[in-house]
Amino acid sequence: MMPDSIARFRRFARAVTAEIGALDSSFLGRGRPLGAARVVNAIGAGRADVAEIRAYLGLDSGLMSRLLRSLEEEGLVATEPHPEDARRRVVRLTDAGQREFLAYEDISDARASTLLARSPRADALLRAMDLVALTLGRDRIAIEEADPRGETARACLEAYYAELARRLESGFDVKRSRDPEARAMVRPRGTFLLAVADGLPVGCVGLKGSGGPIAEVKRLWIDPAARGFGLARRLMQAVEAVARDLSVAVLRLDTSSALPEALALYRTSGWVEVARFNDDPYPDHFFEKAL
Amino acid sequence: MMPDSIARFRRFARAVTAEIGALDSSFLGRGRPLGAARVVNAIGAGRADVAEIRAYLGLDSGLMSRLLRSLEEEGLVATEPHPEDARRRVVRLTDAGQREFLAYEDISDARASTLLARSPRADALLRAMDLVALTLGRDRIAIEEADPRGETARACLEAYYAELARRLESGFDVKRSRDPEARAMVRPRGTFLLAVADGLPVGCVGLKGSGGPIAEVKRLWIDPAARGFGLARRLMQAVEAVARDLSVAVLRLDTSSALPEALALYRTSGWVEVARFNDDPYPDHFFEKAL
DNA sequence: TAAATTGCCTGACTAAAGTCAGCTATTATG
DNA sequence: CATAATAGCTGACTTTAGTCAGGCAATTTA
Repeated sequence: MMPDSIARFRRFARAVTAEIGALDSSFLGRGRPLGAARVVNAIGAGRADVAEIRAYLGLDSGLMSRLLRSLEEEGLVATEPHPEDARRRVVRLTDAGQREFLAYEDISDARASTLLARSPRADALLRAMDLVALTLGRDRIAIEEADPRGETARACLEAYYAELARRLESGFDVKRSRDPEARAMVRPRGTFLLAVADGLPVGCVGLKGSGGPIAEVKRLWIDPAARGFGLARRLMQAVEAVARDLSVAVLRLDTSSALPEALALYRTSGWVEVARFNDDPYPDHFFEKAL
Repeated sequence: MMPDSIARFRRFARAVTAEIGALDSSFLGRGRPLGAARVVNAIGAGRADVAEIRAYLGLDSGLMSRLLRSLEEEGLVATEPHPEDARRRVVRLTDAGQREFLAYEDISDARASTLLARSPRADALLRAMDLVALTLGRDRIAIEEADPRGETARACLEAYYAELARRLESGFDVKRSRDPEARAMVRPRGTFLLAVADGLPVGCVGLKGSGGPIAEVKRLWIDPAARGFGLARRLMQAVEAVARDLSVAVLRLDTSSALPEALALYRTSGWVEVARFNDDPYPDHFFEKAL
């Protein structure tokens, strides 16, 4: 490791602590101690189980309980027993609580946007932040099914097309390629999977089926900031699992020698190179895998 | 601004808060509250004035005083009156305090190196961290004089040469260029200035003098992660101030059209393009400025 | 040189965070 | 079905952080 890499890391930690500490204290100023504000935000972020919130915030059970009581007194949250296990409790925000949560969100958003506006190269800064955030949070990246026509999926596909255009010598035009009909990538014929980090998409893959025994893997893409974590392999494993679930017997895919990482991945995960099986102008390598 | 840029910023803040919060709490576990540990670290980092530490840590005067008393009782610090103003006090670490400080340093270093080791592309991660740290800490970048033969200066010069080699079509070989003798960049003949962010160099510029009325500006370089903050302009202003101080009447410099940012800077800050004044093979533009 | 200011200290206080033992209700287990 | 385990709650407590008024000694200013 470079001799000053630890110094550089620690400079980063210092710079960020100052800024992020301020970000934390911006949760104050609404007449509520930090602990209570953090609970409101955890619930607003979708955490409902008391134990889950406690684990997330690292709180003692007694302290947690007291914070919830004080938020209840304020009329911000309501708790009720868990429907399946009456020992556990679920918390939700009341309307007033929701408003308070949104006020906190506004504070955070405003802070973020001020800091970004100060940056001379906000795009480069964001890419750098993505890389840091994804590296630190790589274990929290989840794979989930999504509608390929949805907004999130379309953003991934746009990024995929843009990258192909950059990397293929001939450029890339979706219309000239065999653009899979979106319905072929929706159950029961196929699927579309997203890799999601903290609510933002960082990768995707499609399974284009016809209802028959052969299906095709399409649109494998990983955000540059999320490369190197084995995410492509995870997506491929997930898409193969769905294919098996849909009783697909043989998977196919086409790819290009302009994408050497993809070629290497297929070759080391059970895919066999076969003869060209379509007349799409872009691919020059074709693979098959029996399930 | 892109619609999801705020979401990306906040994902970064979340990821980093979790990690950095842990970094902070790693200051615990040595039987001492966080406040006291932070004071030990501030002193270990070279802060000696009580008021300075107080300002840095944002502490109330009463609290600060109490923290110092408790550290004195532990035998970690010793305070004495300031030699020039007996109202002020200076603090230093005792031997035991120094040991304790180093123990904290070891904890932080170990943490940094664990996180870096987990990263598949530590170099890219560090560059990203540099960019974030420098953007957040841009107001703390200081310009200071240094010996061009020192380790830090040499690291900057190496980076400068490497960048020239990348950007000049013909490549770059220091030996073929008029490598200024280091002594010509030391007072009283010249100077060498470093831009320093949190102890790490992020830019440099040299003033090569002969003792006569003409001196030359050389080796202007800015770390890619620190570009866009107007640092080059600050360095040039600083080097001009030193030149005036050394009674230089006319400044000269040569540069290359492969460095358009540099050309633009000189053209917008009072430099006048003149005819070639040396036979160095690399430069193709020559400037002069009367002081 | 008297008055104001500065830098740090002390005592008395509050708020917030965190700990711990014991309680109740519910669910799982032999 | 008795017992153990689990989830959350309550009361009593400690620690840490932070605030504020006043005090003292040194220094600056009028």
